[in-house]
Amino acid sequence: MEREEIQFKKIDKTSAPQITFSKRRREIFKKAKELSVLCDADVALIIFSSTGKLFDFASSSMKKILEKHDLHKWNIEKLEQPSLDLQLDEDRNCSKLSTEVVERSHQLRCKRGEELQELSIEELQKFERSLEIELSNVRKIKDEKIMKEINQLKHKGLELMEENEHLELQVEMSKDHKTTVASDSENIVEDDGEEGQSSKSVTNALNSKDSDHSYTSQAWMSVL
Amino acid sequence: MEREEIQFKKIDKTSAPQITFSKRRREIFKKAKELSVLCDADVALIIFSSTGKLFDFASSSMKKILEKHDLHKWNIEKLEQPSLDLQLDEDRNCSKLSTEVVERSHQLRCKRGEELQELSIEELQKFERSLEIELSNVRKIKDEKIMKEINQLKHKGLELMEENEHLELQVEMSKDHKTTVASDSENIVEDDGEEGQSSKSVTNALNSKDSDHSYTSQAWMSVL
DNA sequence: ACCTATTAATAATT
DNA sequence: TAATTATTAATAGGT
Repeated sequence: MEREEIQFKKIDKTSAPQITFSKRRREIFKKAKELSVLCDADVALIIFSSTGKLFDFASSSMKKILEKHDLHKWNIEKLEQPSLDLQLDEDRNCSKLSTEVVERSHQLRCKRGEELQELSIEELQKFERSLEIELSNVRKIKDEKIMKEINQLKHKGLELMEENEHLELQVEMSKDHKTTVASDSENIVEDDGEEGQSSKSVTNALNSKDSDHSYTSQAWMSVL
Repeated sequence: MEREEIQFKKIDKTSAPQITFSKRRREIFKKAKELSVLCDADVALIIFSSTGKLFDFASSSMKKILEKHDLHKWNIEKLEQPSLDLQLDEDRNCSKLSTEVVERSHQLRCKRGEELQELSIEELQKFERSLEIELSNVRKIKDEKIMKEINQLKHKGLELMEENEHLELQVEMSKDHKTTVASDSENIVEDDGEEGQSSKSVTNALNSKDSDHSYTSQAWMSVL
């Protein structure tokens, strides 16, 4: 950039490119260090030469910085995603993000899969074992969640049944005593109002669950 | 670094530190871009300001560069490792490195495990399924390796048996014809020399395998 | 944001 | 690989 405003292209092969590279490389590393010290910034710099040689610098721990970077990028994706599908409800969005989590780790595993052929039989056995453990862990968490949901449904089902009994009673009562005293009917109406509200929310909760979880409705059927 | 060789410490709070930071930041990004274009280098630069704001640049794909960096570092570890435990033989070293591969991916999985509780039941089911697939993949590769090793052992076993028969014959012959003609004994010695070498290498291969692979010796026993 | 005096960075050359 | 140099870029501090 100095002495001659180099012609916008990669340096000429005749004029020792690797010298320019090492000089510039040294300088940029110096700058990176200066920036990190002077401005208390966390800096990571990774350079691969055209020949594939690696040079890197990290003001603190490279691993930490890269993890932090990953996290930031991940969060940015998370924040930008919703704006792209505004038409979808929160539940769907949330589910989509979770899918991303799964797919992301799946990619990690695929990448690792290439290493699989390199492993010895013992290592494969260890790996198999740890996968079994992880699998059982996933299943455990899944089962817990399913049981929790089933219990919630059971509970709400019972609430609904009580509600129905109550309502049926009231219907019968209102049929039998169409001309009862005002104080009695007032009390009944008050009760009805309170319970009616809770039954409404319960019903909504059930609908939203059922539409999304087919297995849930099966569990629901078998339970009730 | 110019105008005043700043006093070796982080910039004074009184003199607008963020201005210096943004100026320097811009310049270092410029330098990074220049380096990547001029010298055809692959450059990644990550900067976190003291306030935690992220700035980054990558001459190609950040993901790719970071992966390449990981790989390089990983290889360097691989190359530097042996110097630390010279007393161990190659096989053990190799096994240790493979263990690292497995443990590394295990860490990835553990980190991901924290996310597990956040997943919906559907996501957990997907995850379970992909783990099952991976597990079966690992088992398949393991089984292939085991079968391969067993076949090799079988083959080498047969070679050894032939070798033994051959040697026994020769022993009997040398016992029976202690005073035979020179030409005959020369031919026999030549044969012995060639075969003896191969039998030696075969034996070594077997020993090294057996010491490390307990299951292998079991397979070996059942096969022969 | 801009200006400027000063110093650092750089390409070419030796 | 290292040193020199003419030139330009980068920079801190002030406006």
